[in-house]
Amino acid sequence: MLFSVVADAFEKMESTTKRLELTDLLVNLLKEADDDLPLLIYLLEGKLGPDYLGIETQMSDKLIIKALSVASNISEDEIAKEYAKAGDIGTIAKEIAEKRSLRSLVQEEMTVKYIHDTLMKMARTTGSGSTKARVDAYMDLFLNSTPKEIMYITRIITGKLRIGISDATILDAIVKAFADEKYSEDIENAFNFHPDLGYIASELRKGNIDAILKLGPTPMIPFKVMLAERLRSVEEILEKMGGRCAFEYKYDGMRTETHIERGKVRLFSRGNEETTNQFPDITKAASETFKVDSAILDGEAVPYDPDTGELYPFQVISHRRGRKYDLDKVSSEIPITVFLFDIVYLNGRDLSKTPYTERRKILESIFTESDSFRLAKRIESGDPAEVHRFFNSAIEDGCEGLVAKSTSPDSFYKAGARGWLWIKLKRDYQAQLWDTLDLTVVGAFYGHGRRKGTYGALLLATYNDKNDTFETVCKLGSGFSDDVLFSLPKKFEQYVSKEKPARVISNLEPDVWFYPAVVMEVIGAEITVSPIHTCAYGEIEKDSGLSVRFPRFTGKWREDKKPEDSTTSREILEMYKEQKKTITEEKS
DNA sequence: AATGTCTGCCCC
DNA sequence: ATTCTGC
DNA sequence: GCAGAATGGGCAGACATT
Repeated sequence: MLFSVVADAFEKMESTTKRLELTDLLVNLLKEADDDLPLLIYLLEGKLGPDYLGIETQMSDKLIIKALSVASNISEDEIAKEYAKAGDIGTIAKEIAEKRSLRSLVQEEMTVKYIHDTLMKMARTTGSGSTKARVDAYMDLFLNSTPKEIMYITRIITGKLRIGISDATILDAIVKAFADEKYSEDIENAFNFHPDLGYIASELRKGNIDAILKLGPTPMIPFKVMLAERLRSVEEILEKMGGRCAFEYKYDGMRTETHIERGKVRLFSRGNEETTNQFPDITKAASETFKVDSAILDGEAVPYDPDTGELYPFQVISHRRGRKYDLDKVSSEIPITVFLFDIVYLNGRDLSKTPYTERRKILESIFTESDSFRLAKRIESGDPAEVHRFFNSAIEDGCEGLVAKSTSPDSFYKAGARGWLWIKLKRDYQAQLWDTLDLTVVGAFYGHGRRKGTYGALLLATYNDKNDTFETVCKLGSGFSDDVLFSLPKKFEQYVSKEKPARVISNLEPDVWFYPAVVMEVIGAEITVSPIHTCAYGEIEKDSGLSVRFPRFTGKWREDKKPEDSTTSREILEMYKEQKKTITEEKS
């Protein structure tokens, strides 16, 4: 299949936001594909194969800027500047391609397969010189493509196609193109337990609907985990759940799928990456703990202090995530408990359509708790006061909050779905129960994609009242309505500074500096130790400051406050100490 | 050998 | 992760 | 209410540069 056909379709899709139209265009495109249908689908998803294969181009904005610079003799700085203005690196590639004088002498036919092959080369090259090999591969595509083609190829590489489609729409189109729509729910279920759209599309096109319909939870094949919706209060949750439901601790760690089959164990992350090798301790414990032929378990891996048993904060498990070296050492220093809360498969039996309460009973019956595997703490209740007490104990035990789970007869395990069968509740969802911060804006970063032409994020600072300085504490890019977002450049125009204002202490270099003037209200989940922000620098750890986890704008400009009235660095430091104390005190 | 920069459908 | 918006 | 697309902090690994 020629990529020019694909690029034309993308162009049409980009010009509409109507979902039905988008799907129709996609259906037509899929029908035109030949044997490279699965490759086309991976490219549509912005990847090269199913996630669990872990094939990545290792090429993003910066390296593309470098490649475009090589291709055009324009300096990287200049391209970066253009990129900042345009908000899309694909557009820059297109503009440079339009001006180029040089093209390949012998033109390659730009098929979907050729592009996929070239991107695979990018993904596979490793070691010294691999960065250059990636640039060369990009050059190859650049010199053989039309401007329109290289724009979309570039966006595919960076994983931001920005034409309004993602897995859900692609799957919808696959069904419409190659299957009877009466199977659409079953096919969706199959996809969630076997997340490989390329495979599903090619089987369905072959008419092999049976192969797809029999896909369900399968040991050693990662699935898309079930997700939770959010509500702001216990009362709202109970109402949504029909007055009564189960509540489980929401542990703050890494979601972990444990697959067991005939003594063998494999672990997967929420993103379906294999993590078996990163947790050899857990892998070993699993084969000793579960005396089953086969099982698939869902839980949260949480680090704990080996001396006190106290749960560590999330940042600690990050030291184990992605680890390849020193695993023995780290395993003993940062031991892990997997708090299990679900089972979707046992000894050849699919449990995904078994109600939650029964699944939980089965889970409880198949193992004895140990340091490596425990059950998530849980109650069943319809009494708000009791739930509030349970919520507080979850916080005191170092958890994020609770997950409410429906106990109704249809409370199935809905893989990949963020349905209302599970609902999460965290402290910071209720602003009145949680401290907000008043922070001063000291800079801004240009926006990308739909935020082109305005700022994508602001740089915020606390006030250090001892030194009369402003210390950065986080960036902020969430919580803006479009109206606010697009009025930002005008609002801050009068405060723009050519250089970093003298009183601002920052390791980050925003696109635009502002004199401290505007104060805004921000909410976050907790204070974290930061390697980059300068708030309370060196107070907790050498060479570290403090920052905010999950920061977002509440919508309130504190026009009543001067920058010097902002939350102070000292206050942030106190908040950090306070949140630590809560956890340790309750334990002792 | 140490340091800096970039990347990740990363994890949250 | 959170949030906003078009459908 | 779904689906998509913006955006956050922070970690380890991998490679390039010094």
